[in-house]
Amino acid sequence: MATQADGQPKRARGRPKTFDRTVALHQAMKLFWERGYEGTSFDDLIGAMQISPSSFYNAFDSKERLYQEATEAYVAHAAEWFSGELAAITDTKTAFHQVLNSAAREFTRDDLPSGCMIALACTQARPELAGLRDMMAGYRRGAQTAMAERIHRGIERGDVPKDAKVEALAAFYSALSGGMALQARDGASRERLLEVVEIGMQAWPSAPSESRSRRAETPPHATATGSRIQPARRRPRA
Amino acid sequence: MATQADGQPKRARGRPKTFDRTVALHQAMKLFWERGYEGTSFDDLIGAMQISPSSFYNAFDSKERLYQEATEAYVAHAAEWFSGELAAITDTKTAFHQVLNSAAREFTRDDLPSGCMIALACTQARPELAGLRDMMAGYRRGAQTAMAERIHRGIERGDVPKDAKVEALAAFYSALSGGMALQARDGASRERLLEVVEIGMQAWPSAPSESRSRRAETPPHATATGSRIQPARRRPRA
DNA sequence: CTGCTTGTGTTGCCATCGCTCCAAAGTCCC
DNA sequence: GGGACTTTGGAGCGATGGCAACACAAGCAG
Repeated sequence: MATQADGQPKRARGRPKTFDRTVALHQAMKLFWERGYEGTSFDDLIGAMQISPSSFYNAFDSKERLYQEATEAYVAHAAEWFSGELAAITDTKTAFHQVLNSAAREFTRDDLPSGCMIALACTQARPELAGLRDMMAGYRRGAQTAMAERIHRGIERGDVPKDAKVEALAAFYSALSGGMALQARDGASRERLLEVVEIGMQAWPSAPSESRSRRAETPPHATATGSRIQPARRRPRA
Repeated sequence: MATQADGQPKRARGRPKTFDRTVALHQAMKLFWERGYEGTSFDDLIGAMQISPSSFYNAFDSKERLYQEATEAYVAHAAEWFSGELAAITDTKTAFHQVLNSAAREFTRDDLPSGCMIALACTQARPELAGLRDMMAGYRRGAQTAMAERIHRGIERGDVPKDAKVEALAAFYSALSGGMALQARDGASRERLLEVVEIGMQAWPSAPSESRSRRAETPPHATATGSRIQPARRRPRA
C-alpha cells in the first residue's frame, strides 16, 4: 500500500510522489488489458491512475512506454502460472494439462479482465503501431517456443513419443490457448473452458504402441530451463 | 468490372456514379480486415476506395455502417467454405476436418489479409464500440452454434457417439479455429496450420467401443439445415 | 432548352488525442 | 531559513478523426 514500504528509507530528494507507481501501473494494465492500446485514451489512463498529465509524463515517458511496462507487468504475472506449470516436475502431458487448466482459470477470473492481455493484443492495428504489434507477436511466439522446448525435453526424457511433431504440437496448444482467451473474452464460462481443455488433451500424441517402454518419472533437471516468456525474435514464415 | 453489367439497363436518374460500389466495399473490407475498425481511419478508407468524403456519405451512411456492410460481405464470402464444408454430405468428422482445412487455407491466402476478419475483431475496444463488439461476438457465437448443430445432427445420424459433449466439442473446434486465425495473423504458414488441424482432429471423440455398430453413410437430409453464419443472440454465460 | 434529380469536390467544423509548458508546492542538505 | 531538486496542477497546443455544408456537374423527362 505505502509508497516505500520496503526495507530502506530510500532517501528521496525533491517533492515526494503522491501516488504509488506500482498501483498506478496495475490500473493502467487492467485498462489496456480490457480495451487494448488504441481503445484506451490518455484521459482514460490518467483517470484510472488518479494522476495528472504532468505526473503521468513524469513517471512514465509516454503512452507507448507505459503500454510496454504494463505488458511486462502482465507477463511477470502470467509467468507464475505459465512458466511455473510448464516447468512442473511431472510428465510433459500433465504439465501441459495443468498449464491449460490454469489458463482456463486465469482467463475467467472475476477480479481481472477476461481472457489474456497478450493473446488478442494488436492483432488488427494501423501501420504506425507495427512496433507494438511485433512486440506482442513476439511474446506470443515466446510462449509457443517455451511449449516447444518443453515438448522437446519430454522427448529427451522419454515421456513424449520420439516421432512427435514438436513445432506443430506447440502451435496446436498455443492456438488452443489463444482460442480459449478469445472465448473467455466473448463470455465463455470457466467450466466451458475446462471442458475445452479436456478435449484438447485428447489430441496429445500417444506412443506408437512400442515407445511406452520405459516410463520416466524423474526429470533430468527440475529447474525451469529456458521456459521463460520472452519476446522471441522473428523467424521466417515456417 | 462495369458499374451495371447485370441484365437490365436499370435507368438511372441524375448523375451516374463514377465508382463501383461493390468494388469500393471490397476495398473497405480488406482494410478493415487488415487493420480493424479503430485502426482504419476515414482518410484511409476514402483513399483506398478512391472516392471523396461526400461520395462516401452518399453511398455508405457512416464509417460504422460501412463496417457492418463490410462484415456482411466477409461473412457471405466465408460462408462459402464454412457453411458449405460444414454441411457437406459426409460423416460429421470429415465435415469438420474439411472445414478446418479450408480455414487453414483461407487464413493464409496471399491475395487477402491473413487470418479471419471476424475472429479477432473488436476483442479489445473502447466502451463506445460495445455495439460493434457485441455484433462481432454474435457472429463468432453463430459459427460455434452452427458447429454444435452439425455435431448434434451427427449424433442423430449415428456417426458421432451419443455421449459426446456437443457444446464443449463445438467450443473446442471454435477455439481452435480462432487460435489458427491468430497464428495466421502472426505469420504462421499454411503448412503449419494444416498440421495443427491434423492434431486437432485427434481430439475427435471416438466411439466408446460399442457404438461403432451401424455406420451411417447416407445423411438424412443433404441440405444445409440451419448452418448459416448469423449473429446469434446472447446466451447467459454458460 | 428547362427543370428535376442525383452524385461529386472542396472547404471547414468540432471533438478528441496525445502531449507540453510553466508556475507553484513539497522535501532534503546545509 | 536558503537553495537545490523533484513532483504536481492546470491550461493549452498541434494534429488527426469523423463528419457536414454547399455549390456545382452530369444525366433524364418534358
